Amino acid sequence: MAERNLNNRVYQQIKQMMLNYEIIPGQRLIFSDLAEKLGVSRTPVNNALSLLAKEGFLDFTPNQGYTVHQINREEADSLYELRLILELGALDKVMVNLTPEKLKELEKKEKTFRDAVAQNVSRGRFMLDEEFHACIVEMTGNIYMCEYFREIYERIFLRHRIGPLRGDRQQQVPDEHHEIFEAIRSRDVNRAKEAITHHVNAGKEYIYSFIFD
Amino acid sequence: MAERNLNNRVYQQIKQMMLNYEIIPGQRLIFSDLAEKLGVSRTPVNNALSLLAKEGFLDFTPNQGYTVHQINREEADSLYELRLILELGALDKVMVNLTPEKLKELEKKEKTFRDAVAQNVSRGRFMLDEEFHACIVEMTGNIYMCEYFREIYERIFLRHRIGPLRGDRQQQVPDEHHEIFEAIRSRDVNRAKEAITHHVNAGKEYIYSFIFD
DNA sequence: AAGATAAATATTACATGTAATATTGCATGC
DNA sequence: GCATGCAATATTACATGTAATATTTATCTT
Repeated sequence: MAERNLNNRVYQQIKQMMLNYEIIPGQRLIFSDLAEKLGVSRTPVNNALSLLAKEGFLDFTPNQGYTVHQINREEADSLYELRLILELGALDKVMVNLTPEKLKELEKKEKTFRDAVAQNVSRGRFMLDEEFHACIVEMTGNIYMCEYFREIYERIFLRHRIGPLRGDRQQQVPDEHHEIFEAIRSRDVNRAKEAITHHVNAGKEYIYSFIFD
Repeated sequence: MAERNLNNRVYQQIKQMMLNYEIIPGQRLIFSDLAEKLGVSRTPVNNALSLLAKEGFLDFTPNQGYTVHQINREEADSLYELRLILELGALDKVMVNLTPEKLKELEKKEKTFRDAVAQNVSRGRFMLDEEFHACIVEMTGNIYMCEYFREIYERIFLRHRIGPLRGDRQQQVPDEHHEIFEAIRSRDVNRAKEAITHHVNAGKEYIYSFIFD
């Protein structure tokens, strides 16, 4: 993706390292180490780090460099709140713009996610969940809304270890997705809003039980 | 603001140049020219440009550099839509978190803006309008929401020439602000949502009449 | 031994050189 | 006159050197 320039490549690589837990929250990032590891000079590394900091994935202190941002409960709450506002706000327009093609696409994403859960995928599942929800937001036709949604989603989830869904959630999450899909298909805004609110909050409680408690 | 490092200073300076119409939409930005003009090397300039591009103020094409982004109607629509979703979404929580101090602060911002309009301020008025609305969003206590709100607001308004308010709007805009303030003060969510929706849409129509028609 | 101070080291901050790439202008052929 | 190719120029992309700053380590004082 975007192999044309190193800035972008390095940016993606560092993000990938976060996904793979090669670099973890709290850890300090040293330009020269990263540059050497990635086989590039310090310039593109510095540039990529500065973008990642702007997006909130890294913390930056002048003359001290970058550390991987450690999320706390207050921040997670805020980001979840923001995510919900965007996703609910999107729904009104989604219903208006609904086409059979878009619906088909959403259905496909729902299925792909369900399969991943069945196969006990962990990190990949999170990516597919992002795709499912981003697909809903994308149905507004508002690409900026979708961009911001993705960024916020990743700010929440790129920060902690993802394991396979445990216990009841393994069944519940795909079911909740299906309920959201059905609500959208039947153009029932209130039902969809309720379904999404329930889904997001349930997911939040589930995650919090691992992260903060 | 943030004089500690050049990246940040240059970033602010370039934004300021956009505010002052020293650089205008469509214009290509040359590293070396900017570096010379600002009396720094190309490194911090490049870095600042890359951040501004990430925020959507500039367009970037690899090996061709940066141009000042030119907003079109579709994009403006999307950003306005997004802005409204955030601001309306914020209101529910604003009502819960309302304190006399916060209210006092909002009242003050309302007044400051009104005075600026009376004095026919143009660009400064836009900054004060941002402060008024950001103040509302800030009342949620969700700093991330506020950050995103400001970014989106600026993406809309940093892009076109701002003149003094003309005709009826000179009276209307402060009045609409007051109506919003009153609705919040009386904790009437629906009234506040209606007032903000009306205000944002009226402002949008007003702006569009200069920009796109 | 604890704290302060200073030297040594590590790291970032910025500038600049050079290679890669794109753009422009000019000449040439049709 | 118009298109095409090539040279000249401009500009970005990346690497690297050096200065400024922070951090660590060692030394000294009490």
